[in-house]
Amino acid sequence: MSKREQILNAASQVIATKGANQLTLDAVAAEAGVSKGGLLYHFPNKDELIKGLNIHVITCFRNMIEAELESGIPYSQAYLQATIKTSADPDFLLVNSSLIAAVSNNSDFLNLWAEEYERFHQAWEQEGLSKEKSVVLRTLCDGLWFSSMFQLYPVANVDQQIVFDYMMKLLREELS
Amino acid sequence: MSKREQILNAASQVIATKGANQLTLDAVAAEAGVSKGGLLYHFPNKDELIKGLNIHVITCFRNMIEAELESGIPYSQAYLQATIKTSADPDFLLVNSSLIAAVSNNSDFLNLWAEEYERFHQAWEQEGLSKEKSVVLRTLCDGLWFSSMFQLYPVANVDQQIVFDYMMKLLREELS
DNA sequence: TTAAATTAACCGTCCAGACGGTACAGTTAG
DNA sequence: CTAACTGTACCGTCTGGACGGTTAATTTAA
Repeated sequence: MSKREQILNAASQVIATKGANQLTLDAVAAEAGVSKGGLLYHFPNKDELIKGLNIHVITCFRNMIEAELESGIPYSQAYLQATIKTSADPDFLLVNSSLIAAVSNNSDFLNLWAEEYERFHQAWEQEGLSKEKSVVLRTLCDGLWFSSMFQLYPVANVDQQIVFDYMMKLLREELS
Repeated sequence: MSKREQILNAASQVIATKGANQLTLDAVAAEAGVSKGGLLYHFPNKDELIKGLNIHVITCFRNMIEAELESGIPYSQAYLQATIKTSADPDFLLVNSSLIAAVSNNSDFLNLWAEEYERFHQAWEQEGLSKEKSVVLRTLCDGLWFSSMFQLYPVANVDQQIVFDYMMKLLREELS
């Protein structure tokens, strides 16, 4: 793992354990085992660090979808698979913390996600699903993310499986 | 509106417009038209302010559900109605910002929500819905909140209606 | 009845510490 | 020689919060 990646992981670790408001350059450098100077060598300022974190996570998610597509399944199913995999412990740490950092700092970081969502949307549209099904499916995916982010109830893992099965059922109905 | 409420609204306004990391006592006091001392009279420290914001919002949501129940509809439907109403512009501002403040500061604030969710759960269970339906419905509600929070795609309002209709359809199927 | 005491609600200033960021002189590995 | 760092020292600003007023209403005491 490159130092750069170590730093990004450290940043999300700090957010996850201490909260986004404790995301300081010193804390990230310490967590990553890097000096402050070294941190600032890779990310010239804090905003660039958060931006880098978001871009990294978005890229990971996109790659995950593309990896799923390799097996020849339709896009919508690949998206569901990637969502399930992502929202499962503990990989979700990165998504979680990058979104939190983005929304906490209220800069243009959420736009990065919005642009990616736009691409997701276009791919969904070409799938031939009914409007209702596609909106419901995407809202369910969002709901899984929400539940992974805030963890407001503990039995999430079992429930996630139920939701996933339901989504697959919806997909099969439609595509057959 | 009491000064206390003014302050809470100001806090969520600051979070919504400037981001959670700009939630400073000075900014809230200025937004509320109160001096810093006056703010600290009502909330002895910043944590108490955030806690107060979350309790306020949770109470509002609970009251909204209870208001819906007055008309004799079942609990699950009241919950859906309250969710739709809450996630519609611009009332969601309060929910949104209180959750963001809670997760940014990573203190025990999310526990307040978790406790409330626990109560929601118990009410859902007594509804006689199948496990699958109730999990799907609740995940859809979470998804609506997620989409209202992050607003990653713009056409949310139309889609929300579709999701709501779908949820009502699910409910009718089951309860009939 | 009225003066004094108390209290609630709020103002405005000040300060220690935290934080982002700079500067720069070394060090290590390839 | 260069890229990728380390380490230290430092600066200016921001921020939480302590603190000492102030004002007006209310209560108490004589």
